[in-house]
Amino acid sequence: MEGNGFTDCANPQADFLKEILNREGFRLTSQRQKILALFSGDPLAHHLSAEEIHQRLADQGEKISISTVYRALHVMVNLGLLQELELAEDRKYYELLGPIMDQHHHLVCVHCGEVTEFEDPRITAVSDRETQAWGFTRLNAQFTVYGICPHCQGHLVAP
Amino acid sequence: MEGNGFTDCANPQADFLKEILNREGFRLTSQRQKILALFSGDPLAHHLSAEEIHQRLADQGEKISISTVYRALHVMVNLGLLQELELAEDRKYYELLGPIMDQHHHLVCVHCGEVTEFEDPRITAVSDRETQAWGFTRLNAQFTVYGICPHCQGHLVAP
DNA sequence: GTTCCTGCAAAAGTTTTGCAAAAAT
DNA sequence: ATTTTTGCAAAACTTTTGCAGGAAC
Repeated sequence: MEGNGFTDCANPQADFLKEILNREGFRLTSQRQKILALFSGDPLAHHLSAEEIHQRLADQGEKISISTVYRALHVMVNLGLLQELELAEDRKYYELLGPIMDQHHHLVCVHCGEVTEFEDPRITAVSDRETQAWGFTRLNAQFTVYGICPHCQGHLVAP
Repeated sequence: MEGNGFTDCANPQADFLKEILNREGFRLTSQRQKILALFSGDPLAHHLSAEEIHQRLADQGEKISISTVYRALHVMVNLGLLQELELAEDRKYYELLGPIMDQHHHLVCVHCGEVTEFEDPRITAVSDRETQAWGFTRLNAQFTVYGICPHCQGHLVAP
C-alpha cells in the first residue's frame, strides 16, 4: 500500500492517540486515526453509528472494512475515548468522550430523530448518590429523554 | 386447539387487558395474556427480553412462537403497558409500565448484569425542564447508571 | 362474517469471528 | 522478529415480514 502520510508527519492529535493506544499495548493505525478524526473533525458528527462511519469514510475515498470499524470502536470505548449510546433505533451510536468534554445527555425527537444535547448538574448528583447508596463503583451514566420536537409537532395531524 | 381456560373464566386481569386492547381495535389472545402474566406474576421478572419471555413460556409448556412474542411486545409498548429498555447488551428489555408504577430508573452492574431500580424526583424535574426549554412534547425518559456492584468489586483483581 | 392474530420459515439488519496477508512495534 | 491489525467472507444474533390457517370480535 502506498504511504498515507498519516503516521509519519508530525501530528499532535496522532501523537496523543498513539500514546493512549500504546500504553495499553494497542497500535496506532491509519484506520483508527481516520475514525477518530471523523468525530473530532466535524462538529455536526457528534453521534455516529458504525455504518455511518463506514459510509462517511467511503465517501471521502477511504476504504476501511466494516469489521475494522467495529473493532476500532470497541477499542476506543475500552480506552475511554468514545462512549456508546443507545439513542433509540436498533443500532448503537458513538460519541467522543473526553476529560475535556462535560458529561451531557440527550433529548431525542422520536419523529425526526433530531438529537439535542444538554447538561444538568442534578443528573451527576443523582448518579453519585445512587452509586454510593448501593455501594457501586460508578462508571458512567446515560440519560435520554424522548419526545416530539416543535417542528414535528406542527406536522402531526390527529387522524 | 383445546380450550385453554383462559378467555372464558372470570379474570379481573384479563378483563382489564381486554378492555385496553379492544379500545384500540386489538384483540385479547391467550398469548398476550400469558406474556403479560409473566411480568405481573413474577416479582423477579422485572426486566425481560423477548428471548427470555419465549424461553420462560416454553419452560412452563406454553409453545408461543418468537414472532408472536415480538408482535405482542410492540402492541403492549404502543398501548403504554410496557416500556422498552436499553439496559446494556444487544437486545432490548421490557418492563411493566403502569399509571400505578412510579417512574423509576436503573443502576446496572456491568460485570454481573444485576439491575437495581431507584427513583429520584430530580430526574423527572430535569426531563420536564429540558423538554419545555426546547419546546418538545415529552414522551418518556430513560436514565441508566452503569457501575460495578459491591459483590463484583470483591471478585475483581488487578492484573 | 369480517378482521385481527398466530405460527412457520425465510429475510433483513447489525455485529462478530476465523484466517491469511499486511502493518506497527 | 514479534505481535497486533486488517480485509474478506461467512457466521451469529436479534428482529421483522409474507402468507395461509385459526381465533376473536
